[in-house]
Amino acid sequence: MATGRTHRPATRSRGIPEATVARLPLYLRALTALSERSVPTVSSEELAAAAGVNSAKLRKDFSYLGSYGTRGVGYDVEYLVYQISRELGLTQDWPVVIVGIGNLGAALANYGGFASRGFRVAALIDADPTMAGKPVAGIPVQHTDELESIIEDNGVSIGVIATPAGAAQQVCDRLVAAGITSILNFAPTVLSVPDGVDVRKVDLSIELQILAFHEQRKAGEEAAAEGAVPAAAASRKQSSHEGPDGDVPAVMPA
Amino acid sequence: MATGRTHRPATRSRGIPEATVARLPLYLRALTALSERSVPTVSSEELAAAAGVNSAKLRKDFSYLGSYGTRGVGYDVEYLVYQISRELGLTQDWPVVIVGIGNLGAALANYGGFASRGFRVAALIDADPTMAGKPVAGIPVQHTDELESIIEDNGVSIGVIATPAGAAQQVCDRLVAAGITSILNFAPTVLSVPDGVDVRKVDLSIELQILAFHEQRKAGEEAAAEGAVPAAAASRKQSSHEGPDGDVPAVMPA
DNA sequence: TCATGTGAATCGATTCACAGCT
DNA sequence: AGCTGTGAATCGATTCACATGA
Repeated sequence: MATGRTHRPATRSRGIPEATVARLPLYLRALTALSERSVPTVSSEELAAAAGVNSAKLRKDFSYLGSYGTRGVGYDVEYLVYQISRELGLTQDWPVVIVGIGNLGAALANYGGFASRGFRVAALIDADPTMAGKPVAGIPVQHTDELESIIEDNGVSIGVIATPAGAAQQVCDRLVAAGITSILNFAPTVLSVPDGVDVRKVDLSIELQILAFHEQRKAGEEAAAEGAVPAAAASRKQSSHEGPDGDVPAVMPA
Repeated sequence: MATGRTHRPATRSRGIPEATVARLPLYLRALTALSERSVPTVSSEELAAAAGVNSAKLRKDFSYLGSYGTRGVGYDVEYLVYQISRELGLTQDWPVVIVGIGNLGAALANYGGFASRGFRVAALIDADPTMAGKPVAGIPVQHTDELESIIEDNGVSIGVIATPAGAAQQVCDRLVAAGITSILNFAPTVLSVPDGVDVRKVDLSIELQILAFHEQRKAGEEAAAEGAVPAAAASRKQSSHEGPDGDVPAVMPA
């Protein structure tokens, strides 16, 4: 990721590994569910199962936060909810702006789990002047011209980009210039940002392509496992399309 | 391997690291852009910059696919587009079903970059009977009852879950039972699936929480860096809310 | 001469396995 | 007796640095 990995004084005692940080929200979600069912304590084994990881990893992850468990017993659910929330910075609330109120932007604005956990949609911004004032998810859309003042006035530090690819870098530059230091990018573009600005991307198309890779590999293995039977290789999977080589590259390798 | 491929030492397909697979779509996107501008060749340095990675990593990644470059020159753009497309399984088309046509599901159905690269929305499925027949993105929504027959009839192997969290596992189970072996999950739930089924998740809330973690850390460091100046620590960032400890856990550690 | 391709070194994350505490 | 917390071992991914070949 384009995380500004520059001059960090290193050896910060708050040296929580990135992989661990990425799992904390998962633990938090599982713990919140337990909390709602008034479960008082949970073992690493149970919680790990609920979060979909293995227990050794979970214990190691928690060990970076401190010793919050009780040997022989497990973890106190409420206490852990609080500690993880605090570690993630969810005990304060984070105003967020969404830029690009098309289908996706509107869906994000309507997404409930948003506001629930420390995040608040401070503004919706779109370049289309005919959208200005129109409410989406109960929030009036504002024009891009207002971007800088909105961010300044609301002390926004997290921005969500849901524009078309072509506009993303430009929007990103304006967000950064206006003081945004964390960006969640839904546009299929590589954003370049100065050091100190974090970017995370969510890319449907990339996810599908990764799935397709594995899917293809499964199909190949299945065919290979079919062994002696040469024809009738397809059980159910692909039905359309001819062979995988309908089309040959124009240029051959050197 | 079913591919009637020409040369190629083969047996390599097995060894592509997951981290490399996850970057191939990124390279492909950058290469496609170059291809559209009729750029004939590109160096690892240039392509890496376009994809937002460093060149050593890119070369290593490509080395898993084979030796597709020319020393002293670089990579042939068209040829590489083809090789990566084939490696990712994008030379065939993949029918996809989207289950859960709410705001998000509809946005996904409308997402263009979908169809462009080897994926085709074969069906939209929703549990709400009043939606049945209503077209979204030009495709009529079908009722969940039809799920199994849709998947079977269209040879679908990739499913997208965009339902509320509560319905996700149930939908997942039905998809898997019907023959789906790859799932892209947008619901904030840990799905459990049998071996052989791939799940990837996209979770807005998790991404925001990860950003909040880093954002909080930046704010802390900034305050620390402010050093001697004790008050007036905030430059512009947070403006609302008091300190991070407004609220204390009900339960103390053991 | 130049950029690829790749062993070797490094770094980070996961897993193992058990000591230490309740 | 049982579960956490953590060193040590392992595994995978990244980076380095240079030999290789166009």
